[in-house]
Amino acid sequence: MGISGLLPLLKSIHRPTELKKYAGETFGIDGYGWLHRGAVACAIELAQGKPTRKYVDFAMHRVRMFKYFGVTPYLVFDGDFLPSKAKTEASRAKRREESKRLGLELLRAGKPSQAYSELQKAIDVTPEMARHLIEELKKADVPYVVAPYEADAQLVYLERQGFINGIVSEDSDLLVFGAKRLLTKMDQHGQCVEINRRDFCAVREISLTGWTDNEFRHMAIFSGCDYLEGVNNIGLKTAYRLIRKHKTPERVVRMLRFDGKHQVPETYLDEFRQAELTFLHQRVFCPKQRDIVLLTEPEPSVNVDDMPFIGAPVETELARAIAAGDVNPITRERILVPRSPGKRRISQALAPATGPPRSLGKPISEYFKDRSARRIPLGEMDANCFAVDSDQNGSATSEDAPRPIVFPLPRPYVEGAEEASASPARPYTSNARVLRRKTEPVSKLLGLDFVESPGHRRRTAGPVIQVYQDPTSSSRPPKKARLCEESAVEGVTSATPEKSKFFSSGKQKRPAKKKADQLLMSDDSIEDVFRSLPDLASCRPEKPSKRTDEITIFQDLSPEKPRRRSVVVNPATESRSDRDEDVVEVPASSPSTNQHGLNEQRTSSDRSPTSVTPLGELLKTFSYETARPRTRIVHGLPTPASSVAQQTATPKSVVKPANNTAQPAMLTPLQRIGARALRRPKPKSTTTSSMPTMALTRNKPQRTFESLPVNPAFVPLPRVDIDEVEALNRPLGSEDQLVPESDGENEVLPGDGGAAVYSGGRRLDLAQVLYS
DNA sequence: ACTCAGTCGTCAT
DNA sequence: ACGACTGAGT
Repeated sequence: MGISGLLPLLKSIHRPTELKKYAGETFGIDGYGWLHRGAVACAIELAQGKPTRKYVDFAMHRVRMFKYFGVTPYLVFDGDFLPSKAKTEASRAKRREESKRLGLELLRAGKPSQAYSELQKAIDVTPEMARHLIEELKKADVPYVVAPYEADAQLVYLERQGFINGIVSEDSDLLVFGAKRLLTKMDQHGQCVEINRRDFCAVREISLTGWTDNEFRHMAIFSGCDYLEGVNNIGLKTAYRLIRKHKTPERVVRMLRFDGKHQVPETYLDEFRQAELTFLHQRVFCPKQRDIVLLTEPEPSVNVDDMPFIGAPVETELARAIAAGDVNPITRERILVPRSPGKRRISQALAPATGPPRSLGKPISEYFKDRSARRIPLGEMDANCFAVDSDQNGSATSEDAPRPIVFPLPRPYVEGAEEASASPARPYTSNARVLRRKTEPVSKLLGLDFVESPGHRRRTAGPVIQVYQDPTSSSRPPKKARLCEESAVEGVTSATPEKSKFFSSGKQKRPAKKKADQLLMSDDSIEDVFRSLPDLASCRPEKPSKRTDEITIFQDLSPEKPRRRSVVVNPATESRSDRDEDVVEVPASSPSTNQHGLNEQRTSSDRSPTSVTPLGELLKTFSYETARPRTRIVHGLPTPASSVAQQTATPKSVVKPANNTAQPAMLTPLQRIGARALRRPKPKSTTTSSMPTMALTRNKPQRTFESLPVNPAFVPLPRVDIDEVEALNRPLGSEDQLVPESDGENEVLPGDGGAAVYSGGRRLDLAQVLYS
């Protein structure tokens, strides 16, 4: 479920785009989402327990699409349920059971269509199904990983560490976890919408300018999230106002209780904290370290043992086996793969259901031997490695020699497998799992006896797979099925409308802007604004101040600068979004490398880079001001991610410059606007003072930046809202036009309607062209 | 204004 | 089921 209403709330920063534009990059994908979609296609078979694997075909089709566009998919599968979600999952499992029963009855009654619709609700994607897909992924050399717990946290970790450049998902929770680049509403043709964290400051519905990840997260949790039900009648907007006004969750709750209204459970604050910690520190698997780590390292003062809700630790060897897809992350039983997953699987599937697993394939140990030799750990591979297509999408190329390639795996367990302690461990059903949390020795996990898993876990579906003993079945949540929606799909035409919407809103937004202003003013935010102003100014030169008008209106320090920045980076490469990131992202994300990179950039580019620097400063400032050191710090430190983008970008550019032709400096239109807004000193009411400040700030940033624990995620600069708002609103129409140079060039049709069109409009055009 | 509950269209076969 | 969208309710 994510955060209901969050995506619509961010609608103003939805950038229509297409997969093609991300050629050369690696995107993390929610594997269960794809599997679920594919499973819908064979809901009846799955419900009947027939051995179908259409869901694999469906997912592989998408994998091929990504490769076709030059984008490397990195599939991430969900692992075990967090203790906090066990209940939810149990109820879902129950519902699925019910739907399945009903669906089968309808089927028997000769009402296929109704049965189908009912059975769709009964779809349960199992680890075994994931395993089938994984077999194909291995063949196609597609990177993947099974998270110890939630894929969302795993995806964000991978993005932060640079294993992936962005995430493809429909889940708004990713933004709460701290995702920087999210592609949603991906359709079959690769059309999608990009939501970039950096654009947050441009959100029209509410002013997130200057908001840190912490505040954003608090807002999301208050409105209700997967880990905690929301309060009374508090939705996102209300939560936004509350946070803006009272700053801390504690004060918000105090206020809520103070004036009756919503009643807040006694335990609410504790639960709130737990939810927050879950978003922050959930366990994930690091492909590089090949071990379990926390999404964000907590401060030393925090005791991980006091946070059972983030999931129990997982022993290294077990974690590796789970990550490779060899062990069911829930039951922790080894998943046996029959044999060639190829297309012929059907036949085999049928037969073997009962048969002894061994007959199907080699002993597991065999597999291990092979693989260990040939496989390279994902973490160590270069993202580009995958770029090459598997060529055989057919996937099933060598069926005869089905040896599954597995990721680097230690084979310890295999040998070590003793008798499994099956009895004790297994009994977790949904609820039980909580108990299981304690890590068990690996040896136990590996049960020797093969049992088939007819479906237990999710009996619903499943093709039969042999698994080592598995007494109990736990059911897994239907992971979000989201992945591809069709919204924009229709092709150009349909897309156009959206876009138009987007823009129109922008243009028309004026009224909105007013609103925004009011909001801003109302709060104490003003103070912040003042402080932040300077920074902002320095930060953004990026946009060239094109419009004469604008210029008059706003003073740009370095008007033209913006572009050059891109040059510095590398124009060619930047074409896509990367460059944007590069410029802006600077912040903390990348750990080691980043800092260096940052410094360099600054020196070299100077002001243009400034944009970067400033951010850092801003962040710092921000953190100080805002205070609540604790959380903030936490975030800041850990976030490494962005660096990747930068790094990758450069190389890429080199490699294939031509590809994107040119998008010179490419900030997203939104970003440009935002930047510009920031930059401008606002004469208006508040900020006369701002101007001066700005100057000051510039210098500071650098040094501070490094030392500070910046909060990476939110790069948005804090800024004066008013200006920003205005800029955003007003300009949209005109501004975009302004941007023109870069856009026009980059984007497809300069001449064409494009000129008049906003950036968004252009995009659409592009899309059309491409597709057509 | 905002939240929330209900409807619709999607998805695939 | 899922989100998007609508309309009712405060």
